[in-house]
Amino acid sequence: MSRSNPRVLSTLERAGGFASAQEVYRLMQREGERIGLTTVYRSLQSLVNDKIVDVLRRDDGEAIYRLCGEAHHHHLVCKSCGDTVEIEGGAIEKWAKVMAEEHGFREVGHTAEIFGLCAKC
Amino acid sequence: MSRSNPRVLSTLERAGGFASAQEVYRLMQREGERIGLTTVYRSLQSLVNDKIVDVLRRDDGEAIYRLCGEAHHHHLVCKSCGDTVEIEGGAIEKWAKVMAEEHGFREVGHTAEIFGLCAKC
DNA sequence: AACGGGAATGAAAATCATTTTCATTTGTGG
DNA sequence: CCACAAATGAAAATGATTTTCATTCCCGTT
Repeated sequence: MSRSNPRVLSTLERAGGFASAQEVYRLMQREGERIGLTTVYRSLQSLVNDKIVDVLRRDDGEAIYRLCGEAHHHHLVCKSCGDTVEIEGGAIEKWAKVMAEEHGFREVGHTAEIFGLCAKC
Repeated sequence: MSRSNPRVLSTLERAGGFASAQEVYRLMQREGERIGLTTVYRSLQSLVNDKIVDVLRRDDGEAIYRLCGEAHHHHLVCKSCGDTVEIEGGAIEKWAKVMAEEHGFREVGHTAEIFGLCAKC
């Protein structure tokens, strides 16, 4: 079993704590790192195993990774121009926790995105 | 744009309301239906557009479809066994509306899912 | 019944993320 | 310096999903 390449983790951190394997890879390429896609995948898997990062799924099925415990935020996305605003989601955290408890769920995480038309569009 | 093939919906119902496109296809084949995989995908997509079925993701990223009971709800999904509970999201509706207004967004929609380990797992 | 046009169909090819294979490189202890 | 295990990555394999495109089906009109 391979161990995680530290540069992958540091790139994920720099990405704002939310990126797919492909995105991490592209980011590293753009920054001149010499690394293979395979290693990126392996490192992310290993980080997930070690519970250092969480894995979620985008609507299109692509896996996205983010640092565990990192203060996470949500997104307000314009469906026309793609402009994105990071928003705070205290209400969601509470809602998720309550709902989970109510149904006996443990180790809960959540996703939440709002989309619409921004002021410009 | 194509409309849904009714046999796809009836097969999904018979499947217990929880199946991937591939599974629906295999099921129909096994039952002697003459249908193409493409049509299964197209029908399911169309059913999702019409909000007649919901689409979720398995841990491996495969999309699973099932009949949608109510109007608008959210999901509490077990990441181990895939068990799903439909939950009410009044708090989310309000949150989404407030956040959108705050940033000048119009025509907003949202997605929100909670995932964790259910009581059994 | 023959015709025409648009919708529906599906086989095959294309796409895309992810995994596997396998040969090569690297690092470390002896 | 050597041997050997771990790490790496290019390329091929996999598997779901989408696209392409030629064919078939349906339906109203002549």
